[in-house]
Amino acid sequence: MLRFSATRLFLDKVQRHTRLTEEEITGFLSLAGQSHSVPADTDMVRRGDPVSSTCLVVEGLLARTVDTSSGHRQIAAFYVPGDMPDVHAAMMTSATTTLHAVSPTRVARMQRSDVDAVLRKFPVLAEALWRETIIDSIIAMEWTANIGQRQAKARLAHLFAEMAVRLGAVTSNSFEYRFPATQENLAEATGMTPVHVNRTLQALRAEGVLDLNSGMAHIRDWRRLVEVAGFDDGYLRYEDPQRLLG
Amino acid sequence: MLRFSATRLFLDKVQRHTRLTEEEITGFLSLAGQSHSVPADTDMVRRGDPVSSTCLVVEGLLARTVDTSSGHRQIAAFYVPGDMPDVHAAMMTSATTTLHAVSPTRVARMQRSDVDAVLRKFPVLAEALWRETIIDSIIAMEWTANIGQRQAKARLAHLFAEMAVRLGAVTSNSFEYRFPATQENLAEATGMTPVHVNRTLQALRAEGVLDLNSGMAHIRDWRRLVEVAGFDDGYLRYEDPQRLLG
DNA sequence: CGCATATTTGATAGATTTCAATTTATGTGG
DNA sequence: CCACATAAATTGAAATCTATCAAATATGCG
Repeated sequence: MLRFSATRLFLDKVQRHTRLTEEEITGFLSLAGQSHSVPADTDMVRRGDPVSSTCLVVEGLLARTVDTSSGHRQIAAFYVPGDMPDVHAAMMTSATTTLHAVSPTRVARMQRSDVDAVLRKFPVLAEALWRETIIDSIIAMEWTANIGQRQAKARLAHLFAEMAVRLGAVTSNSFEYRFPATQENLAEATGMTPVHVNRTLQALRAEGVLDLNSGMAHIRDWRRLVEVAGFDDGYLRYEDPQRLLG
Repeated sequence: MLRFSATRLFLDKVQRHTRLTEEEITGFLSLAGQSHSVPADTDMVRRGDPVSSTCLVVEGLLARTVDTSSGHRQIAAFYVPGDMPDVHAAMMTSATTTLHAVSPTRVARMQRSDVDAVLRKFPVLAEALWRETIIDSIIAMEWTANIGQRQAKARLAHLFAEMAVRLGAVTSNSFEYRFPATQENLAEATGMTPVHVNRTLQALRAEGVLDLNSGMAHIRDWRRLVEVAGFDDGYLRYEDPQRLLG
């Protein structure tokens, strides 16, 4: 049933940008197969690997990583329950980037052959997944801006703000959400040093903005967080369900 | 005829990942309308604007920009002749990000209503454009890694290497290509200061790696450039034309 | 020729990294 | 439930890289 609720999360998100019929929803629900667990700190797929399935995150935290020839690693995206981390796989035969399990993670696999069949039958589902990749890419560009233009404190703050919104955790000015990333992971995601992440996090905690502890992000003052981050959630909001193909 | 050759460039690129029939190619060719010129240093579309058309770059240089609340601007992608800078517009009703003409640019517009009709008629074209957005997003993630992990010299070098490959300009160890960006633009694209771009460019020139002059990038030593940049063109290569839908 | 834009330079301040060590958590087997 | 092993978080001091500010040259264009 956890697998089911993750699928529901995904469909709710999708329906913010794409209008679906009951039939299409049922078609999509038929795809999510057995849920499968991936140990922490392992690559689920590596760039270049042939892929014959895609998946949906049920629990845990995945990261899309890009390795640099000098041995450094950049996290280019995080994926949380209800995300399809690898919609690319629906259209590409080999993995475009590496997917890494940051914490113990459960994913529901979807066979590409099944996906193809459903997309052929319901072209609007293809349209929906296409929009998901577009949104994923907009988020990636926002990350580029975050890393390129903001300095340490704002950069970290922005990441926490984005995750809060994507998880639908923003309920009041003070709240918390599960975010099982280590400070080293945050460093890889923000292009900072673990040491500097540590110090910056301490500053944010001292200022009563936020706090990260044993996998839990505690947002102590959302308004201040938004301000420190220079955060504008516009790039995450889609409230106009379309239907162009099919 | 220039408009035509840009469309050809695009189709050649597309056919590296998606197999198209003559009929589909003809269908796509019918889309590119009147070519239209955009003055240098103007926003062609701004984030949030309603969009009813997409376009193909015929000549010049476009940038996708993300503005930060503190007034800074990040260039998240460059688009050159033969690119569709805004495939997003085929699926989204309002502009997902701002498109800015870096130099005087000519684009061929394509009406969304026409695009929709052609995509409905030839689903494989939708598949092709979908792949284009995927590749765009992979490039964006590579930029994230570039900005997050590399230091100034490698960062600039990587940008020049990418543009060289995307333009198909790499013919031997020494070559040149048109790249009408100012040092300030490079700064916005790499998350550096214009002053630091200037100094880094001087270093690259002094080392006989490359040189940028009046809109021309002169690559003096490609092998060294690749080495300095830590450049691996894997994320730009697609040599296995697919056809899954339609 | 002369304005406007782009590039270049110098000197200084500041942010972030680096390196190495220490402390604190976390998990596991006995 | 403690003891140990391992991973994660924390600290300090110094080295680097990059930003900042302000001014001087170039360069292109009408």
